Amino acid sequence: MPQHAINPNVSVDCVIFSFNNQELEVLLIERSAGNTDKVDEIKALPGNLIYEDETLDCGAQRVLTELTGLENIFLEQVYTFGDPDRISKKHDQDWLRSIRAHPEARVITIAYTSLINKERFNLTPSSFARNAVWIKVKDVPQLGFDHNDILEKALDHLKSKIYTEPLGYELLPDRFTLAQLQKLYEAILDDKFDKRNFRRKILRTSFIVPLNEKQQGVAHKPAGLYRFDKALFHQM
Amino acid sequence: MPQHAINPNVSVDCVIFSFNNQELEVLLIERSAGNTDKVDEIKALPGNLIYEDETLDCGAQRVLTELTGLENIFLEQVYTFGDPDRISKKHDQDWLRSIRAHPEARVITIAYTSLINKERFNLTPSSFARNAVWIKVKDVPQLGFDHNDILEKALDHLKSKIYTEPLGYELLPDRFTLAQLQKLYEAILDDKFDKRNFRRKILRTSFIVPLNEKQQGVAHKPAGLYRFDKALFHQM
DNA sequence: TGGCTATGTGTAATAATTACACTAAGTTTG
DNA sequence: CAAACTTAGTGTAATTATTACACATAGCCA
Repeated sequence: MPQHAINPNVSVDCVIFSFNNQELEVLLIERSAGNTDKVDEIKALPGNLIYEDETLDCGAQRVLTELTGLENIFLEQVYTFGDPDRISKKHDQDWLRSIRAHPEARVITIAYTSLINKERFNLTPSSFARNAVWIKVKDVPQLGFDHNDILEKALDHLKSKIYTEPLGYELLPDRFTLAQLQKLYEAILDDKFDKRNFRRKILRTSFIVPLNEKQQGVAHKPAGLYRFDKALFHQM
Repeated sequence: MPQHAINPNVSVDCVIFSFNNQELEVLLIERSAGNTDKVDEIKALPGNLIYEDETLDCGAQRVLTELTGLENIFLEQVYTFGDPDRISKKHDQDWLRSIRAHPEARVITIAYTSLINKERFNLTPSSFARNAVWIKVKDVPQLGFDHNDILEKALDHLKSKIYTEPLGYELLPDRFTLAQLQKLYEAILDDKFDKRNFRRKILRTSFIVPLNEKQQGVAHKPAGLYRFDKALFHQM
């Protein structure tokens, strides 16, 4: 493997969302630093310093892959965090000393986000990620560094995007019911909608197209399945 | 003046918009590097490296003030640009060599933006800004570095913000006509609106309140003046 | 077969959007 | 000083979007 020069001042962090049919989840790693115990208990967003010769977008891809095994994820930039003290809390410093050449260097971080269907990907944590786990957004604990702020910002970003872009078709199976889609909107916007009005609105767009198939094996009237038609969407 | 350590890898650039009652303008500086001639011809956004011990927001404020004299401008982060080659074009390097300790260091930049009423501020360029000028957005020439991309992104940001926030009251005089406001919306969104519909929509919000005053000395029927009521706005 | 559960559907009232054309007020010009 | 010029200011009808609301239905299960 070739050796890359690391930029000591610039990192990327990835906020990857998924949906378990009820709630939004976010991908976190558990720090593994070798010997000490305490630092291991802290969860964080997958992130790391970039290389001198890669773009920010590529850095985000690479770091995400290295830490979690996720590959070819479409990542979008959200915001940049640069408080001079953002990595100087004691337990963060303790941990950084175990993995970085210049643990005290000031680091600004560029946050990236994506939405994926977790069923489609395997997590294979490595590098300093002892583990990679999906945690319900509502259950996210205190994270390392300023990662709770970063998550917050990514959530805001998600909320504002859902009004203009048909998000969430990456979060759902290829074939989904309108109830699933509604649950997803409700989870992202943290709100409730009227079923009839929601369906009318979705179907009016006409790039959510009905398949001639129904759910199977559910203990109630089976719902019709729909799919997202990308071609139709891009025509508009 | 105290000496500050400079972070060689992180800069900020400011995209400051103003409005001349017809068109959007953006604030650019002309590079001044002392001796050579060629490099002086290039315009750029005001921007520079940050200090190790300041936040990004503060850095943006400081750099803007140092280069243009603008003070206490509310700056908002837009996007971060980090292509490894973004500052390596020949004429950019020539100029950087004249002002930086490490002209070849990789620099990522965080773009900030703001809207101001240029009548309310004086430009007093200094540091390496030989001059600071308002240029119509439509007339912006080829800029240094990737500053045309940055301007583009800031414009997109502006367009998307105008739908949710009552932008542009900072761009207008305290007392303005609805025609001025409409022109501003048209300039930002690069579109035309129907006068009656526009007025109805604006007045429906009810935080644009009529003053009992009219324009004076215009060669046509004078328009009524309005003001933006911040208190009323924040109630919603 | 009766109960359970989530699906799927319609309508009326209200609000928002669009398209469209003429009179009015003040200044300038001849 | 009258006519011409320029921009301000106004209303309506047609269309579309939003909101609020209740009941019959399909398939499973006990």
